[in-house]
Order: sequence, then C-alpha cells, then structure tokens
Amino acid sequence: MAPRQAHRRARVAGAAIDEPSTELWGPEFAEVARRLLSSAVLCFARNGFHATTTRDVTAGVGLSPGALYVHFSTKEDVLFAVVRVGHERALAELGDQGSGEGAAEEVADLVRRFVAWHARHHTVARICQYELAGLEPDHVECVRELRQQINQVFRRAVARGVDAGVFDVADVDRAARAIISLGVDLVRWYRLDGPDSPDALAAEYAELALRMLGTRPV
Amino acid sequence: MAPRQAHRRARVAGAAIDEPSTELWGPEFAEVARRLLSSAVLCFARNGFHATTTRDVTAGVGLSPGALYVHFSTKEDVLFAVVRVGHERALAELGDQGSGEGAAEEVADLVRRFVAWHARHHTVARICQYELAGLEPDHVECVRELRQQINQVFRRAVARGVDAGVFDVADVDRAARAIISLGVDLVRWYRLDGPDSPDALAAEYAELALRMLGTRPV
DNA sequence: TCACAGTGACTATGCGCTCAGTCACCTTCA
DNA sequence: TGAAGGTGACTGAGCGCATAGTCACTGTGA
Repeated sequence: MAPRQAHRRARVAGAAIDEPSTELWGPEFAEVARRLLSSAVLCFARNGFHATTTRDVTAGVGLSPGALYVHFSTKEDVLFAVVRVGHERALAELGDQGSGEGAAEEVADLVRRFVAWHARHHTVARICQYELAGLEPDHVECVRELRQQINQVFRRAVARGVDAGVFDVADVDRAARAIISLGVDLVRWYRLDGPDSPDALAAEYAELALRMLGTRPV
Repeated sequence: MAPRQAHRRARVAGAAIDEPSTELWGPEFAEVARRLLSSAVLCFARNGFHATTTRDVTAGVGLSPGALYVHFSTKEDVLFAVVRVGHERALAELGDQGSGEGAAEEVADLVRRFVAWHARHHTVARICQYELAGLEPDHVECVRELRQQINQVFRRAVARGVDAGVFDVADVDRAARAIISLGVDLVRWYRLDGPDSPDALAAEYAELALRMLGTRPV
C-alpha cells in the first residue's frame, strides 16, 4: 500500500506568526485545554479535521496522546469547541444593536466589525466554515442556530434601512446574504501578512456594502 | 472504543435530485469513470473527502471496491479530477472575452455566467472550494493556476471599466475579489430547490456587482 | 484466444481511544 | 515537622477496527 497520506503537510504546529487564537478561549476552558484548542486550530486549518490525528494536536503542545482525553471526550468534541466558540465570538463581536445611529451607519458598523473579526481570526473562521462536515448532527444544529442569529442581526439592520427609505434593495434577505458573503468568503483567501490590514479591509467592505444597498441620503 | 464515526451521514449516493454532474465530465473519461466521478461528487459533498471511503464511491455505482483502481490510480486522483474539471468548466463558462460591448455590460455578463454556473453546479463547486486540503501539493498548484486565470478575467474587465471612466472603485483588485466572493460564497448555502433559480440569482448578483463598482453612465 | 473490465478476499498500516501506572502536589494528623 | 494517604493530570504502550490499495482470478466480447 502506498503511504496513506504521503502529501500531508507538516503535522505539528509551528510558531503562530499568524494569529493569537489563544485569546479566544474564555475561562470555561482550563489552561491546558486552551493550549490544546489552539494547537487543534492550527492542525485543522493546515490539514483538515479528518486528516489531523489526535497525536498531532497533543504533540503541538508537547503532551502525550492520552492527555487529550483528560480535557475532551472525543476528537469531535475538540472540533465542536473550536467551531462553537468561533461562532459565539463572531456573534458577540457584532455587539449590542439598536443604538441611536442611522441605518446606514449601523450597517457600516456591523460590516466593519464582522469583516475585521473574520480577517483577524481567519484561521479559526476558516475552520468554522470548512469543517462542519466533521461535526455530529446535534452540534451542526447548534452551529446553525448561531448562524441564524448572525443572519438576523444583518437582516434586521438592512430591513430597518429599507423601512426608513435609506436603502434601495430588491430583496432584503438576498441583500443581507450578499453582505455576509463578502465577510465570510475572505476566510478563503485572507492572510494577515498580505497587503490589507483587517481594519482597512473592514472599511473598504463597509463601503461596498453600502453601495450594494443603494444607499441614498435621507 | 466508541464507534469511530458514529455520526456519519448515509454513505451511498442516493437519487441525484440535485445536479446533473454527469454532464461535466468530457470525453477524456470513459463512461464508467464518469459515473464514478459523479458518485464521488455526491460522497465528497456529503461527508468530505477524508470521511469518504473508496467503497462508498464504488458502491454508489454498484461496483466492487477494486473497480475504482481500474480507472483511477488513487482516491486522491479522483478528487483531483473532480476539482480540476470543476475549475476548468467554470473558467470555460466565462467564455471568450473582449467582445465589443461596454465594460459595464461585460462585467454584468461575467457575473451572470459565473453565478449561474456556481448555482447550477453548487455541489461540484463546493468540493472545489472545500476539499483542497485533500490534494497533493502539485495538484493544489495546478488548481491555483486555474483560479489565477479566473481572477484575471474579472480583474481585466474591472480595469477596463475603470480606464473608460465607467467604474469608480478605490482598488481594482479588491473590487474584483469582492465580486468573485459573491459568486463563490453561494456554494456554501445555495440549494437548487430553494427560492432562487440560478438565472434569477445571477441577474440579482450582476446588479449588486455593478453597484459595488459605482457604475455610472459613460 | 486474447485483452481487459471487474471481483472480492486479503494485506499493510494508520489512528481513535483505553487504561494501568507514575509523579508532583496537597491534606491530614501525630 | 514530617510521614502517610490521597488526588488527578499526564504518560505511553497497545488494542481493535477501519480503510487504501493489491492481486490472482473470472467472465465476456471481439
């Protein structure tokens, strides 16, 4: 038999020039669990969930294979923790809505936060988008609910602008979805060492979003 | 030990209510190879490349396990065929460019074709986007080149409009990328049995693209 | 009779998860 | 103060199963 995965990339997490995913895991996880999660993020992003072994993850933090199961019940449990927290943080980043500002400024604000978060955390965000197939059905359902909430935030903001006559769109749902697409798709190509800083990209995309909405002065 | 992948979805390709991926594979593949590819598309889309077994693929067309290796040298070879052909077809769909029409109409045309293709072939397109991690480095490189060509088509069309003063964009590359993002991201959520037909969505997105480009009459 | 598509039992190996054992550290109490 | 007993994070060899790929064989059509 030919080597099963001869083309696999380097297995173990190198220096994370890339992203401080450590900061994402709140106090719900113990210190070692958080380091395991950060290692898992790098492994999953590099090789995908199924091609990552539990040994890759533990080796990434200098532990032996069994150590994973002190903190997580299964490998899938690790993936779910990553994906769940990723979605929760993205949702939280959108902040408390309904502040007094105008609809256009509100949408621009949402897009800026959403895009900047996805750019800054593109590695985790990529796993959130690409590795759903590795989750159990119950966990997929949980993620779907979180996404629904994110969609609703954008949808409401767009609808508000349409009601106020600030936006001119054919269909609120489609417009909201297109805006979200801009933010989500950047996890496919974004690199922190590329030409665009998260904030610059965020500002640019906020502008594009307002254009798509046909914004006009009140 | 707990069952390794207890949460796996149904393994074998059911009736393809979904997509005539059969039409994609040209005469470069024999009849049986084409059916294997179509089965692989359904399996990969449902479970992901790594979670799909060679038996899933062959069972999907009623063949025994060894039959795969009559037509393909490895499982990865099957994935590569799917991804390569998917990208080639998407590129071909953009058609012969540089027709005499105006830049705005050219961009609208490109977006319509690109979006309609991705909607119609969303299953294959999803594999093209989500399963690159399963490819050997050489094959990834080949795909990257095809993508580069697709990017260039959009970039050139946008640049042409900017030169002609028809578009008003801050940065040609970012604008082109945003347009492509709209098309690509729909593979994440699009369903053929949803409310939007490929052509309706294509028309809508062409409109959004022109808005993002700040189109104004010559 | 030959070429070859297809078969299916088989091989080799990778990998998720287990579990008896170790060790650093803490608590208790004489 | 320090011995005794307890705790739990971590170790790492190893089990059992899944699965990519092989090969000697079979059936078929030209």
